Amino acid sequence: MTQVILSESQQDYLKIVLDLINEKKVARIKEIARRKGVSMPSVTEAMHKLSNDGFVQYSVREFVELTPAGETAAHRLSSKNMFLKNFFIDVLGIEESVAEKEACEIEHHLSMTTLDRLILLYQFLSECKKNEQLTLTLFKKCIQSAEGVSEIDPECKSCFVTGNFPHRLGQNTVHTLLSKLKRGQKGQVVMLGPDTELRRRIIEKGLLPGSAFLLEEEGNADQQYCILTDGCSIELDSNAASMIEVAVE
Amino acid sequence: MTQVILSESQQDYLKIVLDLINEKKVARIKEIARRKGVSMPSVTEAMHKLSNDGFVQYSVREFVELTPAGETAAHRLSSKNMFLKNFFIDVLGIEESVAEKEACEIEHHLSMTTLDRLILLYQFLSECKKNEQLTLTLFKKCIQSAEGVSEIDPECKSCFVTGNFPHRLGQNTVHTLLSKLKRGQKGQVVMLGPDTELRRRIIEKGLLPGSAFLLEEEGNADQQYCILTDGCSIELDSNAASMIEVAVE
DNA sequence: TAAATTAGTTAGGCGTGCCTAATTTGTCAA
DNA sequence: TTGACAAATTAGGCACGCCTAACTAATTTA
Repeated sequence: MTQVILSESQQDYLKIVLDLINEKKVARIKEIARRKGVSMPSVTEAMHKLSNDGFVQYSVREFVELTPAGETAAHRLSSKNMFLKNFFIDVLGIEESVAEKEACEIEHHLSMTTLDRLILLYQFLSECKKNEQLTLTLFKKCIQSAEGVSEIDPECKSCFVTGNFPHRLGQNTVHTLLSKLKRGQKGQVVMLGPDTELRRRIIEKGLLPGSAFLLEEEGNADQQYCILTDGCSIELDSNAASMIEVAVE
Repeated sequence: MTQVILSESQQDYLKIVLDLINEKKVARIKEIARRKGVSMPSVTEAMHKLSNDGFVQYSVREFVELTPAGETAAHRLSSKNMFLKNFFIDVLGIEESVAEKEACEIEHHLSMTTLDRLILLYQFLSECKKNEQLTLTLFKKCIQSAEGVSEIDPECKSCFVTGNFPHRLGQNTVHTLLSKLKRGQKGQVVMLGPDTELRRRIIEKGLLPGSAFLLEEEGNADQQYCILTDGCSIELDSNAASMIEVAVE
């Protein structure tokens, strides 16, 4: 048999079947439908296809079982999912239910290489002795400062506007704040400041670390800053502008 | 007009149109088709739809242009893509062409929250003063050791099998190697060792940090270890088994 | 044991996103 | 000014993944 490629939906079915078998010993059409949020006929149809392709064992009106091939595929997906979820929770500090959902959407698209590197990063952040196991703890604090959960550490606050970010302009660049630029200057975003709400508003507009831009219009307390990036005009107020570290040549 | 949700494919079209306009001033059907890897009729059809939904301005046989809504959507996607690509390259050390491809597949599925946290992580790893800017450099070295590019640092090597990983078993756990367990013992994978080839073989089997398992069969130089995880039997040779750190109660 | 309930199936349909083949439009060169 | 060619379109079709409505099979339960 030639290599059959499973669609995302099919992979989801396999994962659900595996989960059900592990949890309840058997996988029923109805329960699969419920978990996947589809109608029963959709499940029947999908099971027939998966059965044809050799991933499940299924005859009409019987329980669904996984073939070895199906088990392998399901398990692979499942463990990817679990790891990603843990990464989101342990490293990125994302809330469990959100992490679960995100992991599920992304798992299909992660290559081996990237997964492997994420695992390395996870292990590194949690363990590296040379780093004195500070890293993850520090990063957690950094998130908390940023979220305003704990008092913002003054050191953390300033940390967003200093340093030597690996941006991609020429060598002879100066780092400054967007709010300090003059009309017509070009630059590249290096960092976004710690205020989460403000930062997310900026991110939402598509201005991220690495974005190249041109300052079209200086602003001030009353006037919006207007910048052109990637063929797109963006307006920012001065609070936002003074929270964006940029590199200019 | 009610909130129109763009499909992945439609988002890709918008991004391509934006890129083309930025690069070549105009977006032609033919070039869009080439970049997206689809036929011209598919593009025509898609442009009509996007035009109906108000994201592009398009009349038959004319250049494609973006409406403000289209520009916003395209730009958002584009900047997400750029950031992800940078993250993959700068942090995970993934090769540019691969990073590009991966970023493109994942960008559609990243929520604001996760994107924001990844940006924080990126900034943190690159900048945090408290961490003495060591982190990213150290991680890069860790990757290189793991890949066998440079000599494996003995300290890095041992770092994979020590420490206090945030696994999810009870409190009273002991860390050891999978190869040291007896048949019937249960545990949870904590870390995978530094040898990249071996590690990837393990990952491929779906055994990742966090996986809970039961040792079904002890192995040795001649005999495979056989472990059950997530309802799935996995065989490992003793090299692999002695590269897996586990937590047991 | 017959009626009622529930699980599962079949049949038919729909939107999306793609395709090929055939046709139309526009442009440039002989 | 008229072919020749390239670009774009129209027409018709296909696979996928989902749906509802109507039916059948199996199991309760009165």
